[in-house]
This record gives sequence, C-alpha cells and structure tokens, in this order.
Amino acid sequence: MPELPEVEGYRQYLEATSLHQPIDDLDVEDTKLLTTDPMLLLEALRGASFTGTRRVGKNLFVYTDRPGVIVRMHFGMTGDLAYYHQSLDRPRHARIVFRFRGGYHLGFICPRKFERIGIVHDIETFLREKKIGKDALELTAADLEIVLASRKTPIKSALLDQQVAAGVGNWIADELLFHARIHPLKPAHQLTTAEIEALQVAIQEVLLTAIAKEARYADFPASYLIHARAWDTSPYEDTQQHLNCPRCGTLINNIRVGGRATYFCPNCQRLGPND
DNA sequence: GTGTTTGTTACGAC
DNA sequence: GGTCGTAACAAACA
Repeated sequence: MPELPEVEGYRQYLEATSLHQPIDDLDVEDTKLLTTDPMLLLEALRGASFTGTRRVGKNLFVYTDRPGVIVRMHFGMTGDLAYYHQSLDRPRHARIVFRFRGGYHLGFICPRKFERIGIVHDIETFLREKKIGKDALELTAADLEIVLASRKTPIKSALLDQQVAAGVGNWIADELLFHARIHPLKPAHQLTTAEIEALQVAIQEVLLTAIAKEARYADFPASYLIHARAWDTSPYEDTQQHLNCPRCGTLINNIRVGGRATYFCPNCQRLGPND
C-alpha cells in the first residue's frame, strides 16, 4: 500500500530509470485517472524529458525540462511504476504509459483506478490548495504540537490527515502510536509534551526503517506491530505468535477508528489508568 | 456472491 | 472557515 516509504521507493526508481529521455508519446487507457485535460497533458509532455523528482507525503512530483510543467503522481492504494523495454509485454494494469524515444517505457500501474496523474505548474501552490502539510519526515515535535493542539479527534484519525503529517497512512499510524505507546483513541489535543516528542521520534524511526527495507513488511524488525496485521503472515505461516504484542505478549486488539482498521496493544497503549 | 481493504474527497452538521 | 463523522469511489482478493 503506497504510503510514504513506498512512494519514496518509486521516486528513487524513477530517478534511476526515466530521466533525460524525450517522451515521444503517452498512452492513456482511462482519462478518469488524469487530473489534467488529456489533450493538454499530451501537448505539455510530448518532446519533453523528465529531469528530476521531489516527494511530499504520498505525492511524487517529476520535473521536466519545460518551465511550469511538473508531473504529479499519486499512487492511491495500489499504484506502482514499471520501467520496461517496448519489446517486452506491457505490465498488467499499466493504464498510463510514457513512451520514451530510446524504446523504453514507464508504466503507471493502476490496478484499482484510485491513482491519479496530471500536470501542476507550481508545487507550493498545489500543496497549499490541496491542504497538504509538512512531509512527515520534516516534522519537528514543535510542529506536531501546533497542528495537534486544535484537534479533538482521535490521534489516529489526526495522523491520517495529510495536513497534519503528509505521508502517514493507515498501518504507519498504528505503528507510530505503538512505538510511542499512545492509545489510538486518545484525543489529539490531550497528548502530553512527552507523548508528542515520542511520536516525533517514532516517525523518524518507523519511516526510515521502512524506507531502508524498501517497504517490504516481512523484513521489518520483529518488534514492529505490523506483523499483527492480517495480511502480513509470511514469516508466521504455522503459528499465531504474531497476533500478540512483541513487547509484552498481550493479544493485539483490532478496532475501527474513523472507519479504518486499527491495531493496538491494550496493555502498552493506555487511554487512562483504568484501561 | 459477500465482505473487506486502501486514500481521498465530498458532503452535511456544527 | 475550520473541524468532524460518514459515505462513496474501484477493483482484487479470500
């Protein structure tokens, strides 16, 4: 699921494969995936080359050699990139394809059509209009204190708000709260200074680990909560061990917060002294 | 066939 | 205008 670490991986992948090759043509299987008019997109990109990248949260911006033409990609819940030679089969779900002059293609993989691609003229303007806050990796404890102070919503929900911490998604929010020992339902504005500082440390620790492991969840340290999630069973095929807290052994709870599946340890992450 | 999952946005209510 | 809860979107998978 493309959250910040995956998108960072896609950014590095695009940098390593797709720069400085003129775009001859663009295949668009479904215009619903575009945030820019198809004709304008084609006109803006035909003959242009990618020159560099920037990631903010889950957004990947790709600079071109044309002023004011920046491609913005959002990978939704299942998006991916695939660079391949035209002599090979087009990957499944490559619904938008950049055809480079040298014969290579960059496919924007969209299995569920929740992905989006389009042109932005200025990144800062785009971020302001879309209300996307600081990238999670850039956040200081002081930043967090300010953005959480006005929120009465559960901290889990606040962390998913891209205005609060751009790039944090559902499993990362749970992992952060587990590391910082904060109950997901605790109102955001009630976090103590110590909890906010622990959260900021957890953001660095969890995101940098996930990026280093190229977001392969099975490779994450055994101390991570992520192994309790139903879809990460790979190293534990014949045991239920992973359903327990890696710190204290308590059975991990599974509740819904803001309509999202939420995992936490009822022993390590307390709402109050009585629970 | 049914339920679940994911990120974002739209839509009211306050 | 900010905040907050909820539903909707598309498609795959079990």
